[in-house]
Amino acid sequence: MTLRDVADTAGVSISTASLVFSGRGPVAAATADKVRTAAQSLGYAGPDPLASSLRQGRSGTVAVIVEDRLLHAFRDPFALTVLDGLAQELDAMGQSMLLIADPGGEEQANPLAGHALDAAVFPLCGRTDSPFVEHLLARDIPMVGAGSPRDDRVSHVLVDERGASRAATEHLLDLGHTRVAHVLMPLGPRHSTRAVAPGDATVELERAAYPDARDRTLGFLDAAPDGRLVETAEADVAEGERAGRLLLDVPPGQRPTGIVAQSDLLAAGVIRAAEALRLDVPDDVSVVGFDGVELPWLDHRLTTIVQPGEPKGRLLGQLARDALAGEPTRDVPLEVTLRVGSTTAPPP
Amino acid sequence: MTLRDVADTAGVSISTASLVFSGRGPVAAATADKVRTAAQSLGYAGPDPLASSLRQGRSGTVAVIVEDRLLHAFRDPFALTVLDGLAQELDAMGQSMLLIADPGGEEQANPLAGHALDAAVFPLCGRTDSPFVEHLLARDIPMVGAGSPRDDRVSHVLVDERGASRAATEHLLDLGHTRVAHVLMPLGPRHSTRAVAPGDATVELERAAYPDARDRTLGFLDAAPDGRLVETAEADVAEGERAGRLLLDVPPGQRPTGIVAQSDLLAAGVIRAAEALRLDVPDDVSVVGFDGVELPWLDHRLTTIVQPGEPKGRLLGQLARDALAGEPTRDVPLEVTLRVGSTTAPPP
DNA sequence: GTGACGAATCGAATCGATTCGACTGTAATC
DNA sequence: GATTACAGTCGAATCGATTCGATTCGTCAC
Repeated sequence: MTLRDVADTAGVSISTASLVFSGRGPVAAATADKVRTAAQSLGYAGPDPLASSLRQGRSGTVAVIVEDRLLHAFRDPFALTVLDGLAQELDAMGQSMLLIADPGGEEQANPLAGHALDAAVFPLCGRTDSPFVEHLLARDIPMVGAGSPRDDRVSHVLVDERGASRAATEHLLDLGHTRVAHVLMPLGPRHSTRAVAPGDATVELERAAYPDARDRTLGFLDAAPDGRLVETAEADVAEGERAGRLLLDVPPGQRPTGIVAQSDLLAAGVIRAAEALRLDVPDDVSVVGFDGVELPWLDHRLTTIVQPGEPKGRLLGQLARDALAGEPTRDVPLEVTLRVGSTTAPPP
Repeated sequence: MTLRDVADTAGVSISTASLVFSGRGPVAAATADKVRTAAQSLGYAGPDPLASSLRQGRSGTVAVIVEDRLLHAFRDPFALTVLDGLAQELDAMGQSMLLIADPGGEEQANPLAGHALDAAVFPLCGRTDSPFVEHLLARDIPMVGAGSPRDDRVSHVLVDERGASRAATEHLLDLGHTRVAHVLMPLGPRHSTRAVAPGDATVELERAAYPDARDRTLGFLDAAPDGRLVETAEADVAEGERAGRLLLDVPPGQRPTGIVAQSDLLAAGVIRAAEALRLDVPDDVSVVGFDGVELPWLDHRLTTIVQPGEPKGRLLGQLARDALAGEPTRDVPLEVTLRVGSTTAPPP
């Protein structure tokens, strides 16, 4: 079933039939009808997308690259919100998302190599370097990211992670807290949830693979150079709770009175840990999150850095659009704001 | 930058160069090296996927079709688990996922038309009919689903929704409950969370667009024909809580002592509603869920129907593989089991 | 009556690979 | 020494469209 068959049946040339389907050239109404009728009777479902794409040089596909397995990448509601905004924008430009999960292993075949792509988006802040970047550059496919991978030829939507994290921390200090701690998202793959010794912080941060976790930590340390750090194995509730226990299940005198978490999910875990230890939030411990996601199951209005996820996704989509239009690489900022909720209060 | 350029630079024919990249034919080691060196020096990133796909008739792409926006579709951890299993299986067969969200509106262009696809998967149970089915059939693209869309030419992974729901309900009856209620996932689009009048149930179920919600309701009614029904607007915690209030915020004599929810997220919402009303779970109210997902923030071990999500996704992938291999359409069952946790007990 | 113009249509080139069959030269077999 | 076998290479056909430039034909203006 090809355009040729349709054209033959309709008694017109292939070129004319093509014009009917693409709606581009001038075609007499009667001719167009003949072609459509022929297509109908043959059960022709329209021009082959492959052939069409090959000729036109556009595939209508944008790769959306996430690290790790989808299961982990999308467990965070914030990631989903970004993805949703991106989907809306791509949809509006007639592009679809090819979901590529990069499990990190180097040995296997490049899953991008076999796919025709118009652009590639790294919607979540993953590793600073990606094995895909070089390949995409060689194929001259424009790239868009949210802070990583770091490269001049990648457009970015940038959040002042460091400043926001500093602001979150200063909020606690302004309330009078003096013993504050920080719960980190993973700085790189293959860690377990554990306290970071004060002396090791500098080295660990230099080695960090995930720039957002690093920058938020730097922001915390800007405001609270002596604050304690706990790095988690994964930015989810369970690990947040584990980190919370590590910090809070100690004699009251050593216990931090304020905790800044690098994500709302982690903050929720910290709150759970506190409550399991019969500590009141915010009277005994103040907790700050990051992202500003909706957690309907959380019995608190979290004090957090609100990062608008859907707009972020949309900005990523718009950068992709611009890149497709041939515009040069550029970065756009995304504003985030501190929202004071009911999980922070002056120290006991 | 085409294969021709590489071949010219290497001083071989295009066909030989092609053999080097595909690794198919016999090529002398020296020749292969020449070609690879030429490719390297020219910055050639490998054969154009479009041209390659056109010739081979395979695109390496499987459409993954979800209804509604991604944001909603993937909010449920169960959906993510299925997607994860599917991704693993597709990955192993060298296929990537093209994510297509079908917002339901009929007016806009078919987002599938422009894409080369080897197969299409409907991993979540959506509407019984999909506007995409006809198109995919015309293009002769094999389809795989998880209960919908209903069509002989779609392979399915099938769960005995009705039997499982009946079993969940019977568990409550066996414990001695006599006043039981059911919290439904949406039966179709565009509803709001509301009680379904007993007389309307039959009609509503006949009109149901989502077969899994319908079948689970039928299973509940099999065991408890007089049970009360509340249909939610969306299967999430917030709507589950709303439904819970509708059922529980009444005089004690009318209050159900056991509630079967059609998903764990809804069950969690019901539990929240109960606890907000100062009712104890399970001493005052027993709650049963469906899916068996991990909810680390829930302070209960939910009694639920455990539906293995990752295997389900893998089965979907395997059906897709079989369909790609030319095997005929077929259905495979997925076993689910009742897991008794700490949210059910005899009635007060 | 002639020239210009625009609408409608078509033929042929093109997109960039894969692959079949043909051809060459060398090694193994009888 | 003739025959077979096979590794290695290449030319040409093919996948199924889009699109450029040419052609035809009818209409309108002068």
